[in-house]
Amino acid sequence: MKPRLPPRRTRRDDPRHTRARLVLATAREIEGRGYEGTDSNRIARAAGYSPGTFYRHFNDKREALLAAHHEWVDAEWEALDALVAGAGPPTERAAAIVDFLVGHHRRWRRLRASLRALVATDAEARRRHREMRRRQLARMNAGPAAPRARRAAAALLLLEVERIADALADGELVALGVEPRLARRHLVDKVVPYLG
Amino acid sequence: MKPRLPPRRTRRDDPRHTRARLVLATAREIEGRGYEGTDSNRIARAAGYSPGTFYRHFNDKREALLAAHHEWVDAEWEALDALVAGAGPPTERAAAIVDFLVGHHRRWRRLRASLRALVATDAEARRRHREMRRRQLARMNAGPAAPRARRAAAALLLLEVERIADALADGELVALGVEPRLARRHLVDKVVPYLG
Amino acid sequence: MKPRLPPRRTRRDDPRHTRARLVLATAREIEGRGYEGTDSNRIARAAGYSPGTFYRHFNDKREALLAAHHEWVDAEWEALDALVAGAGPPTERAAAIVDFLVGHHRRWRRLRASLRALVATDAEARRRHREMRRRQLARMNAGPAAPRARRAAAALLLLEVERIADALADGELVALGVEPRLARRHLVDKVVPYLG
Amino acid sequence: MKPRLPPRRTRRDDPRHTRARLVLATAREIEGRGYEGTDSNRIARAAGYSPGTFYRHFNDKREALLAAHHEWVDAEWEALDALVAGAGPPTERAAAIVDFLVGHHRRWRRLRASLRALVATDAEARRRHREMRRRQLARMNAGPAAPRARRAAAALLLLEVERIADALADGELVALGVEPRLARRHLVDKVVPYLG
DNA sequence: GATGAATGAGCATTCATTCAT
DNA sequence: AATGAATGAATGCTCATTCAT
Repeated sequence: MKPRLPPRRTRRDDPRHTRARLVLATAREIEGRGYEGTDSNRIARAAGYSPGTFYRHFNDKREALLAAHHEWVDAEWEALDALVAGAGPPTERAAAIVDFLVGHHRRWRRLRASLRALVATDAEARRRHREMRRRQLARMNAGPAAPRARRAAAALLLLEVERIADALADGELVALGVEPRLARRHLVDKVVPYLG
Repeated sequence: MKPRLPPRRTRRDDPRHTRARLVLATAREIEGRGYEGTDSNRIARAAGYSPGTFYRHFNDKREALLAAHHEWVDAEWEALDALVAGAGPPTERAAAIVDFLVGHHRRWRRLRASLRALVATDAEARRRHREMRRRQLARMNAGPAAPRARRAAAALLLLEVERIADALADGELVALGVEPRLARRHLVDKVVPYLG
Repeated sequence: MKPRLPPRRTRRDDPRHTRARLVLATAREIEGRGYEGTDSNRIARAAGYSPGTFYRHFNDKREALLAAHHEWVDAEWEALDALVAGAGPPTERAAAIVDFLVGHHRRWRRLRASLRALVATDAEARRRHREMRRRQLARMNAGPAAPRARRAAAALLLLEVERIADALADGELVALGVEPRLARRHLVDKVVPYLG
Repeated sequence: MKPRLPPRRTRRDDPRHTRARLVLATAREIEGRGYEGTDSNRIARAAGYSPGTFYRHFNDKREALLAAHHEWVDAEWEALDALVAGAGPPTERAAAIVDFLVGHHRRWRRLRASLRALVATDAEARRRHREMRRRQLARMNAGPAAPRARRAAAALLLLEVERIADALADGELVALGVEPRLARRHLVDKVVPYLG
């Protein structure tokens, strides 16, 4: 999900490059026009390919969204790992984490919303989404097996922080008269204990 | 220009009944098949009308979703008001509120997901959604003008509780190994202070 | 989102052939049933294609009518050029021209009427129609720049001849008790001077 | 077709008023949006009635167009009669006639175009249109039975003048670089002999 | 005579997907 | 691996027309 385009396509290209370009174009198109607002032909063209190529790399449009979201989550958690492991006092690291999260969610809010809508309707998408959640949780609970209650708390934290970050990213909170500063502090306060 | 068959049913009906039936059918159809999974003709038929009738009452499909969601929210908050004002100790009322919320969200999760996806893409839907949020918040802050911080806390609570209720309703938390009992208690603990 | 049946016929064809077939089918269908009397699906099928193919070649139905009319005019003026440049005394050539015109207008009167109705309502159609008129006039005034008065006379002649040819083609004049022979002679007399 | 609205409708109205209002509204709506661009409900509303009333006065939409056109022609020929019978030298009367014609055609060009398109497709419309033409011709040939050749000349004149008036009204001639002054003189020269 | 809610066949247009090249 | 013309089922929406009131 890095916004940098892969090097220009040459005649015979590495299929992995092709796929990477398609995934990136999928993310951008969906972010720009919504999942139902784009079509697979347009995505393929945006990536510099023809419609047929899209279906050589994905079985259907849904799979492309799933792949794009997958990459997005990977990028997010790689960045989070770095921030968690960074230097500095927990409060500062927590603030950095929160700011990164809100920014990342702001940049890709339509992609996220599309994914959630798909998850609500599509069983396979739900399955893969939950798998992804489990990986996130495992990351949060790294180290010796966490007790059940701590796992539950981590899951709840994950959902809450994500929700508030989305609301900040969307401008939903501002529209409700909540100062972003307050919401941000609220998030930081939730994150700090997890950096112990 | 071409002759049409005579309509089968031309009972002069109260338009408000018609609209109400269409709104209900919209909610049900979207819940059952998703917003992109149904079509306006199907909704009209499900309500007992013909396709044209749908468009006498809504300018487009989106407007029907908005109306259905609007009604859903109204129903929810009417129920909540009753539960908040009910008898019994706060903990019991909080538990009743949480149980109602989770049940209500479970019953209409696809409708909610469809609305959120629309809100993410459609400016008019976003406008109306925020208006609705403001009304919710006003309800939560009834009484003497609440200080800014309290208003912020109410907004954050609203989002968090809604998110966890959704996750419980979806089975998302169970899939993550979180016992519903724990999540429920978490919600109740959040709600109790607001019943003071 | 829903699986589709495999297409029956996916021969990689020269798009220009496809377009040419669609244009021809458009002209025929409109001639046979009127512009409002046909639909794009029917035109596509008549040309041997499926509905989607129509929209790969035209942005909308209107564009197809415009294209069909354009071709019709081109064919007419190519034939006229040949008749003008033909051998024989002017009177004979004028007669041939008139007979061709009346026949051509008779064969395509509904296409012409549809075009005129569109031109009356649609700005873009009007623009293209006038462009076409300018080309016709340029053809009539080939050679050294014609003086203003001669250009005006040519334009008026064009309109008059076309109108009478239409009226003959439609049977409008016969219905008014005018002998076709007289109308034909009238036209020939108008055309002869232009063959000098 | 006089642009003055009949007096405001009272509760129980003279059906002839109702019909007159509907006819006028039909003419205006078609002139404003084209025959295919309006619908009968809109016409009825524009006249101040409900959809059902429209069908109490016309069997179908086509009939309303026919009626509107009929009135338009009647108004035109009443005015022409007055101008023909007016005082002053023929040249002045001819000029007045031409100016009136062009103005009248300019004001109602879309109505005229719609009628022509209908006539091209619809047999009944064609029948009524020809009947109207016959009446026009009879008016032009009033007095002792005109010889065949004179009748033919009158018919051809009618068509030509009408066509040029339309072209002037549409701006078609200006778009072709023909000065309106020249076209006007051309028309006047054609009309003068008929005022003998 | 007037109303207007309801009708439903019809239509323009879309787009996920295929496959011969 | 890539192409891109073609597919065709699907769908949002229209509008001439009806008839119970």
